[in-house]
Amino acid sequence: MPTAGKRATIVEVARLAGVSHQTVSRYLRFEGGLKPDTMERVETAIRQLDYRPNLVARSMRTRRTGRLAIVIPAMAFSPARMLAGASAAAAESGYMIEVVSVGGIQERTERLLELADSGQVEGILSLAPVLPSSERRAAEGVAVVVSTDFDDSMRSIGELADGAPVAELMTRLAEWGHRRFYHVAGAPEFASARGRRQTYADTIERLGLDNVGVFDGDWSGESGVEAIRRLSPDNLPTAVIAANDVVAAGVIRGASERGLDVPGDLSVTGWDNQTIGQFIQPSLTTVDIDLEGLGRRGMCRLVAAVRGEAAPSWAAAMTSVIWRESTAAP
Amino acid sequence: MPTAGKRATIVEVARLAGVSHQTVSRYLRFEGGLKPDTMERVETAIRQLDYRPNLVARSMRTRRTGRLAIVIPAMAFSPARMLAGASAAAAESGYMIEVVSVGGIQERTERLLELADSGQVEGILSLAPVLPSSERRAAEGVAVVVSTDFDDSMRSIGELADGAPVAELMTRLAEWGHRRFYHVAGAPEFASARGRRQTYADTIERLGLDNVGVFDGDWSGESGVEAIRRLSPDNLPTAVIAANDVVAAGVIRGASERGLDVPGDLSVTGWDNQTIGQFIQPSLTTVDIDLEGLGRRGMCRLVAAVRGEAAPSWAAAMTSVIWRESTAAP
DNA sequence: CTGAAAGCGCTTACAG
DNA sequence: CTGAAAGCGCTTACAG
Repeated sequence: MPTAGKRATIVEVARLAGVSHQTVSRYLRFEGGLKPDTMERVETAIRQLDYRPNLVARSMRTRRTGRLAIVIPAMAFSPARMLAGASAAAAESGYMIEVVSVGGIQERTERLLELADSGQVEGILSLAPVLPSSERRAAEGVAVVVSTDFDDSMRSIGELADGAPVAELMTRLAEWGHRRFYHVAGAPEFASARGRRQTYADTIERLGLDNVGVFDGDWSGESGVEAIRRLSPDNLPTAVIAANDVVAAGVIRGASERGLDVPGDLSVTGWDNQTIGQFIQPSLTTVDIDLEGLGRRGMCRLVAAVRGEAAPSWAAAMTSVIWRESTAAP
Repeated sequence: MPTAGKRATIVEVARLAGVSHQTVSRYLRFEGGLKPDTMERVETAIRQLDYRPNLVARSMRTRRTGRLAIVIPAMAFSPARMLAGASAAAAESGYMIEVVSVGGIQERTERLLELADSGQVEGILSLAPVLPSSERRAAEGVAVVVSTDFDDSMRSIGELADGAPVAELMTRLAEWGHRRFYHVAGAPEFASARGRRQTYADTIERLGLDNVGVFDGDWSGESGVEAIRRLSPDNLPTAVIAANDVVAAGVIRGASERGLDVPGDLSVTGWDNQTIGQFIQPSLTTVDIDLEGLGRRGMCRLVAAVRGEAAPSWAAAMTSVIWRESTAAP
């Protein structure tokens, strides 16, 4: 009953119009070259029966589905903005997208192969890594593009894990006269956390700055608060590089517990550019990530692959620093 | 080439195993009752050819696809959390979901009907309204559930637009001794903004409080700042009900511009329970919305409809007030 | 326990 | 300009 459906088929349309189902098919595919009279009879029949083609049957014959899949891991990291970008790019190229969320690289790889062979999609964009065994398949039928921006748990890797903006933040702060830095790191399982931490260390070295320490945080606001509590009173930094905006908010809270003013006594930087960060006090200096652009970029690569075109390339950076009130000269 | 694919079919598996394709089909559907020897031959052949069933062909025959669609409007409101809930509920019931994002009620309705008739899905959950004309179809083949929680642009309506938590906030504040209230409303196109505004007015009336005014905001942090700037110095409120967390952050910023302490001089409440709100200073009293639960609820209704079961019902409220530092006795 | 036949709703050559 | 035939890869009765 739920799957019954007495939809009219091409044959019934043909019968009503007094033509062969052939002709109806031709009409549907807009092949042209139909006698105006035939055309009209078919049109009328279609309207009368409220006919709509069965896309499954069509797909079976044409081996084309007009759909692309995006495989993402179980939503650790909210992929909404990336999906928005990918979805827009797909639509512009005439494709619908389908989102499949699977946790675990093993399961994800299996699901991807299954999907690839199912004949249900023409291409697959995976925002998380899959096992190398799946690559072997890529050439066979459907195009598969695997993003190098996220690891198995949707943690940033590759360009996104690049800590470069940390160097940009620290360089500017050093130019303003900051010498004593402190870093509240994100959870170490994350390549992005490691990247920022590494860049922090490198930049300390390169610019000859003082490293007050690195706090082993976990992306939480609590870790930001705690990081400041742990600081010895006779060894305070003047600038804190926090792993993200929430941590930065925690750092500012911790600073105020200790009577430290931000940015008077302490400059604090975040990461993610959350909307609210612009209004909290002090407003947060942060790093913006172009997630929509990321989704769009992956999708454009996929569409190119499906069509057998050359992979497009991008010049634009995906991150940019936004300076606000939480940073100032010491 | 991209859509070629030389995947083995059931027939080739049968040939290699020395059985009829029938038997292979039976094996695949786990019908049982196969001779161990036959079973093993089929198994080997499948492994050898790396056979995987063509789901399009299967769907065509069975008229079942094992997929459910979620139709959402172009992403005004990030539906990630709802999708996570819906996706989890679907997976628990053995369905895959597919997300289709379409803006505009007219286009969305058309796409929904198309999808319904395409034979590509067994059910459709629309998180945004569709034209009544589509209801006529619901009974025919695929189940269609239309959420009553959002309007055409993914704005909250129904239970979600209910301003009840505003009454809860105001009642408690009044118990604490607050008398002079101010409301920074969200954009009036939103039923939720209107609901909160209405409840604000009703509660002022019911509890006999003083209404300092209602500022026509637009959900932005800027509108929160501006709302406080506009206040006459000899008519200041002691409590501000802001339309959401970002607005509340703006209100607090505006208050501090005028030398008002929160919560010392002014209590401020938000809405949405953004993570960062717990760490900013003062931490934000807010209203939490169970978006995952909302997605789950819709999906459970859909699955029940697909299976011809009775629609489940829920008792739990979707919103709850969280008290934090931004509110205190006057 | 297994096979031969028919058909799901379309499109793709091939005739005429 | 239009139709008769075949087939996409599977499953569903029906035999045996």
